[in-house]
Amino acid sequence: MYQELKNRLESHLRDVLKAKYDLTVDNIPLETPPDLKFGELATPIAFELARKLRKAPKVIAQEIVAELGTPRGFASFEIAGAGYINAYFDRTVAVRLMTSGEDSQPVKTDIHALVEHTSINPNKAAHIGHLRNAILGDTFVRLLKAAGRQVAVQNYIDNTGVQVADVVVGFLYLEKKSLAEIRTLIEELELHFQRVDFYCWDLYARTSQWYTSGSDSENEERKKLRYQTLHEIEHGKNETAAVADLISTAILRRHLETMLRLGIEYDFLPRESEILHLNFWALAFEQLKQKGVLYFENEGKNKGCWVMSRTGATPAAGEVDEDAKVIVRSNGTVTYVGKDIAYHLWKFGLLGRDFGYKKFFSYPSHECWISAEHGESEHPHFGDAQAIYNVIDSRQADPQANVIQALRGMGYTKQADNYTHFGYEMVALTPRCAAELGYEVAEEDNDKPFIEVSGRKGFGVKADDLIDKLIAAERYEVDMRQPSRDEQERQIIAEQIAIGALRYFMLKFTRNSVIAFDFKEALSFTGESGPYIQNAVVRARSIFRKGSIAPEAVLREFAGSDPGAFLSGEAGDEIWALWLRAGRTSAVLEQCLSTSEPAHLAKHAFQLAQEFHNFYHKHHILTELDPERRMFLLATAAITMRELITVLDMLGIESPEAM
RNA sequence: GGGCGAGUAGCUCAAUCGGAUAGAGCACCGGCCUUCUAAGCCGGGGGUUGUGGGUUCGAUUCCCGCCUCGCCCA
Repeated sequence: MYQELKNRLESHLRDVLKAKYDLTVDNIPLETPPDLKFGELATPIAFELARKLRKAPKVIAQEIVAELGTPRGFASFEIAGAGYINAYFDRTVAVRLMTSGEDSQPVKTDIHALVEHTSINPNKAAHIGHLRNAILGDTFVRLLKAAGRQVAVQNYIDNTGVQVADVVVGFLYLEKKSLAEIRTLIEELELHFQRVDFYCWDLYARTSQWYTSGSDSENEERKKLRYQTLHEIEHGKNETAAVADLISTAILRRHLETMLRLGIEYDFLPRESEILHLNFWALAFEQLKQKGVLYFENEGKNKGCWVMSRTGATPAAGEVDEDAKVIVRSNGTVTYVGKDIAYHLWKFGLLGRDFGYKKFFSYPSHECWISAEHGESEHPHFGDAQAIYNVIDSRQADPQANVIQALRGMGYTKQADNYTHFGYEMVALTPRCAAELGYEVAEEDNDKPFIEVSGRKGFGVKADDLIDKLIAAERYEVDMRQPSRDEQERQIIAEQIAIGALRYFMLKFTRNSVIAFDFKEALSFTGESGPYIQNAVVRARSIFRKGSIAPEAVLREFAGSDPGAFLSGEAGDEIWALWLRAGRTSAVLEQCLSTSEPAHLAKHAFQLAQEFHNFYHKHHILTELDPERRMFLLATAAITMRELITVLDMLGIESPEAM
């Protein structure tokens, strides 16, 4: 509703400015006034035009208002302060827009977006940092879908990297296990409901330590073993690679299970092994050379390397760009950025080669596919995206920028423009939290606000541990509050609320804020939290349940009445503010998409819940004697509930029946 | 050394493209359950937006210097 009236006013203002002053203003500022007494929308446009028209802002505002008339949906316009133009909605029309539902349908577009998120190295358990990534990514997918986009969800798997190599070294040389023994171990762990990724969490930390814990000569040997292992894995078709594949695949499955607990699903899992073995790089290399993005450096410190200028300009002959980015090292190996360029050419359908595809994991509603050298003959096709979003932490900003620059350099301007590095800051632990977990906190770290999580050191909160803990804590609450419900029901409710708490916790911070993780805050079910919002829905549900009336029926009946009288005056203003908030959802969604920031919607959900709690407390609906007023209050609850459920759904949070 | 990000209430965070009186939660203090779920509501104290300048009708927001912290690169 809000977005629609805003659009309407914007185009109307544009027409008026054109007719009155012959001015074409492409960006007309429209904002929400700080108080309802200033209306529902306001524009400071008169201030901006003052200099250009050489008139006082107030005079301009008066002239504009005189021309505005009353377009549909608006009651009046007023001038306030030194020249603000305040717009007042026709509240009855606005309410009609909402109850008829005509403004809540997204327009289906053909834009094919690709979101890549999670991308955990398959060598250890997922931790809270990975949770932030996956929750941000999954939520953004839901937002895109809510806005009518076609979205494919990818989870890139680096199954041939040094991190996987380290666990393989651990199995082969620390634990001295054979391929068959490792296979047996994994089967046994599964049989006893033990988590293989947890097992590897410890082994990985142990191995990392092992590299530096021997004598100098021992350490050198161990490092050699490490790189030998890495090369064997990269090369493939040998026992070491088979071990790596076995372990990484088992851990990958665990990651998918963990994420599924949070309602997070994927469509495709492209793996580094296929990017290597299908030789994506060779095709990319040819293109890069041909288009002059890469050049061979004959001088300076990068002598013998294929490099790419960071500025996008190739240096003049004889000049050496020392700051250039190395893409192919002088020994012929390709850097990470190089491989990433190839992969991104594929994403946009510009590589000229495709993965093979195999089924890997089944969800109730669809299959998740994985890359393969020789896939199944029948398969869906991924890639060919028009817009991509890479959910990757901010530390990777540089390499991401390099890939974008390479695309731009190759002339793929449109693709570069639609390449979004969806960056976010890390999740760290407060020193107190680290101490609670039993880690020794170094003296110098104790005064810091947070300490970075490190998989290498085995320092962090594992995702499944946190989820287990949240569910257990919530289960205790539900057992207390809902003793009459059966065991299974209580468990479902506890899970819905625990997941709601976790997802909201990860979404309420803006992306560039470091989350200093604390159990006390994450386990909080009050205040600005998921459960607070869920509770608003539950309270609304109970009204309809006790009143034995369906919200849809209320809205149907309400459509025939005139709510005008209930929306005016001081008391009316308060309830109108709730309607107005409920009507803002699509506007907030739009804002989230244009800024790639889901936190706005999380905030919106909280504010809407807050106003509803207030409303709920103030108006006792079922005992209202005036039937028309009762109907109006019920409709208010119905609309708020509908919007809350919709918004929570976009955030991936379920709305329980009771709690 | 270069680049990016951040610094807002005791703590954790918001603040739309530069807009009207800088807002929430937590913590603390005091009230409200016989009435639709108290995981809630109401009230209270809390601020020189790191710092010094600049730009202008207007700056938490933009520009420059400085301080502090984090990350990335060499």
